[in-house]
Amino acid sequence: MRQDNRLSGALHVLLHMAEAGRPVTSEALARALDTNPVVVRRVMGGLREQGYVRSVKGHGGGWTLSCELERVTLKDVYEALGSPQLFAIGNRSDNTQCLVEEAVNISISEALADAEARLMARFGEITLAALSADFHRRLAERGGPATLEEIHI
Amino acid sequence: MRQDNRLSGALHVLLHMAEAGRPVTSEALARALDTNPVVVRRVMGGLREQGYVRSVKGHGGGWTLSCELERVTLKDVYEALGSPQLFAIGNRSDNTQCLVEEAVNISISEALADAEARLMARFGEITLAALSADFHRRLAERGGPATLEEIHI
DNA sequence: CCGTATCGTAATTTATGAAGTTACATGAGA
DNA sequence: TCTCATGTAACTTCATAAATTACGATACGG
Repeated sequence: MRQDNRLSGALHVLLHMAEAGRPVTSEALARALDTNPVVVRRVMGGLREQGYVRSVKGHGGGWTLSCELERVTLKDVYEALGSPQLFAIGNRSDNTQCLVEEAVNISISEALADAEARLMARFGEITLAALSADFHRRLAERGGPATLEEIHI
Repeated sequence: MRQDNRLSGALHVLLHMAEAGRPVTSEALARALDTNPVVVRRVMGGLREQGYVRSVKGHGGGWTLSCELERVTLKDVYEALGSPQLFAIGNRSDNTQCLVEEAVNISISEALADAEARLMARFGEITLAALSADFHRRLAERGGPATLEEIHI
């Protein structure tokens, strides 16, 4: 089953924007993600609605962060994307009069809901600042200072 | 994203077989699932390989359980199906030289792995016997004795 | 004001994999 | 031998994220 990569892409973009410190165009972000500017704009739309980023048209325009990295978690980003479907498995049908299926559905649904709650709790604990710090840690370990080229901006 | 319903379907079929107490044809099982006999055979293939069910061709043939309901968990069934992809979300790319993406990927992957472990633990605790008991509880609550028609066999 | 850079978005195409379907071979009982 | 079943390959359908195309709107620089 094909995967939904929007969360991964959005986080990647947000961290790149944090490094840039100035407006970054969809074009440049798309290059970092190896994708298309339209895909970037689509993904960023939800983040803009939640006030996490701003976009400016025209010369010198592009995307800038408008939030504090400490205050935004992976859960916030996930929800800004519209809380995409999390699981690739699910119940065969949800309105059933078959009691066997009812028993099966409930047990699967409860287990999935539990796993989802756990995942959201984890996502809620990870801030963009933590991700950024992790990135800088890796950068330091690998040696050498960051250049704009190194982070593809 | 479209869902994978094989686990739900397999469990449904197994419980119906447990009620029947005699070989049930793919045709009959497909009717209970409102699907196609070929789909049933495909799903059941993995269960047969693990020895949870047997199939017999020809007159009076069909599928029968060959395991004790107490000894088989949802996890066993899930794994017999080939451990289908669990999450609909994932990392954009797994081989990256971008440290930003690396940091993002690891944090998402760890959270997903944690949720998956939790889900598998839950699945490992639920036996087919428990599902069957739950079904019979619902049947009793709804009143009236079970007939073969009621459970679509 | 004009030209260009940039976002906004609708419409279309592509890609993927489960589900559904068709077709036919194989095997087992009556 | 005939019919009932499974076994399986091949093909079609379906849903949806991603990718692409196209065009409109806006903002800055000259």
